[in-house]
Amino acid sequence: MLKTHTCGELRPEHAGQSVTLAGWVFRRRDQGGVIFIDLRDRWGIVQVVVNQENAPDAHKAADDARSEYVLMVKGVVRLRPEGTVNDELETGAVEVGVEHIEILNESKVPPFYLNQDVEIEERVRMKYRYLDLRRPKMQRNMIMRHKVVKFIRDYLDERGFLEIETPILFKTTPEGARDFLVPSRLNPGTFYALPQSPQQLKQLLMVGGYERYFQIARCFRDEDLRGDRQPEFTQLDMEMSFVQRDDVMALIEGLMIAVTEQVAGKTPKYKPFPRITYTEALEKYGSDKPDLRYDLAAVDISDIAARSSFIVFQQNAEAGKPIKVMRAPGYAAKMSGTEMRKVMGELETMARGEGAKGLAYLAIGDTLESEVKGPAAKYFSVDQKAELFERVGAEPGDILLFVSDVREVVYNVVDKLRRHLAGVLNLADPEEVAFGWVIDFPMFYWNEDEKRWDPSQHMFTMPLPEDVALLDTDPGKARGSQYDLACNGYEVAGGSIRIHDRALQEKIFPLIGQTLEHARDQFGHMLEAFEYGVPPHGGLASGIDRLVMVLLAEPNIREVIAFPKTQTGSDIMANCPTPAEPRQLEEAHIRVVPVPEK
RNA sequence: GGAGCUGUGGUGUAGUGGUUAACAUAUUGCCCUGUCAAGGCAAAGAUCGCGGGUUCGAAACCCGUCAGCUCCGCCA
Repeated sequence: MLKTHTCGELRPEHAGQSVTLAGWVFRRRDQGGVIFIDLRDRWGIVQVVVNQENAPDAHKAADDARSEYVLMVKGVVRLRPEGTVNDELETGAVEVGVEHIEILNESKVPPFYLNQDVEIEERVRMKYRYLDLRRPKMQRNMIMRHKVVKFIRDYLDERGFLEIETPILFKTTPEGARDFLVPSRLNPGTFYALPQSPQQLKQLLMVGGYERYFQIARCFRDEDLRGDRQPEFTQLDMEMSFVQRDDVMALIEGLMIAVTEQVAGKTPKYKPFPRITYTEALEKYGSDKPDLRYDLAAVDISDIAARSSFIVFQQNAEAGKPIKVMRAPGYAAKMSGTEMRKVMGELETMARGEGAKGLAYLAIGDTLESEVKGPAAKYFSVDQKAELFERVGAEPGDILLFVSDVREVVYNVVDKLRRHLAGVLNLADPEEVAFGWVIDFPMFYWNEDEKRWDPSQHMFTMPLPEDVALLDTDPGKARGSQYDLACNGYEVAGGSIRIHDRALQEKIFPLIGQTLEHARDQFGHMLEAFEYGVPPHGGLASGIDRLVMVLLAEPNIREVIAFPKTQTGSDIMANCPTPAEPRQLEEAHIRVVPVPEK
């Protein structure tokens, strides 16, 4: 080893020891006769001091050194002189008095600051990702990610789970996301698909008798990217036999609490995790993955609004369109009348963007009885206002926002306004972590384009026992055994109890527009396997990238992935994807069709 | 497929029709033996993403295009 100690570990108890360090020049302070270098490695930063009189050769090397030079430093650890202790550094009580410096490698001037917390344009960071990764924040993120994964492995191992690898080259699935395809050279004209998740394989492992399986699995989906979505990502994939819904939920809840507390050093806002139904989530928060760090729930006031003198509300109530109120606590008190009109105009634009026709509001003054302003105020009688305020828990200084339309639009507007208001009212503490289960999802949602039901999770999800009969009579009402885990407005996990009965499975296919023959074609191996003694089983998958992102309060999934893709799915460091060589195409039996001109 | 935002020395920003394109920082040189975002002095560094147009004149206005980001569609 070229180092005896790490830069980050030196403490007063090391004083007097001769050490050899190796790392990068983080900062250099040249005082003439004495040069200070903050030397950085993965474990931290320590100050090394070079004195011209004591170590002339080392001083010459320190004089030549520049930012990001790689140095090997020999010297003696000593307590810093009184008054020069640096409380900002973990190693700030000590320094290394240098006897020898060897420049292991020089560095060009880095294209951006590694030693300052300045926002750098994303494409520059990505082009020089290997430098970006040197920044302390990125190293912290990668270390946290490692610890989370390690903790999960140990936790599940201790509970009897086996980590089993499943193929990356597998079969295309017509369901769900678009597949990445891989041509088979040995079988001209045929293709593997990269797994969207090991869903089928883990179920087959249950058939295989493993009972408790997990995998830190890479998954691939050829869909457009988002701030929380990359085309390749990592899942904790797990499956258990002989379990019911609560067993899986309890295991994962225990795991998530332990990870949050023992790895991330935070405490979940709610223990145990609250459970809300899918319907309740949408009615209150407009989302099936609500941010539970703050309340801001929408309240249905259709009955009151129907009695108001506002024609639109009367008509909507008549047509069965809900009228909901969102209470922005204290928002009116923060603004002048002019500001309010401007801000409400912006909110209305936001609501229109989600399909609403408008956004009525009402601002409450210093008391609930006085100074009620805003366009919606005049439509409600004094008694109706009192009833309204009581219903939504209004307080002086609040603004009440009225949303009314078909349910889907109301949900979208509520979700959008919630997230926005939480931001402007500072309701979402970035350091807080609020998990919550969402359960009782519908089995299917209606696909109007294809005129069929689509599975809301996947086709192997078991209906709730009491809803099995609904498959024949009213499939849209049937609820599945699905459970999703939401955290801070992100979906961080989802799973279900699976169908283990072939007859029930075969009932699902026609509902989702698949003929039995087609199903046999695509899932014959599954159906066949299901004839050989399948244990009741269920499991869950959790997006590791997203989970780590939330635990670190990072706003973007790229911050927790070493080499992520840009929004157009490219890697601007390595410059890919690129066209294939003609020879490669020939071997793969692929012909490229030029993109047609517009 | 669509909408929006952004693109100015290495980096971060200012500059809304006429400027020597400004500032900070980084960089280079010199000075400096207790600094820690060290300091002082000096220097170098930008055809304002690219192409076209409007104009006497464009970093700025218009059109197109490319890239990055955010969002909708898409995706659990």
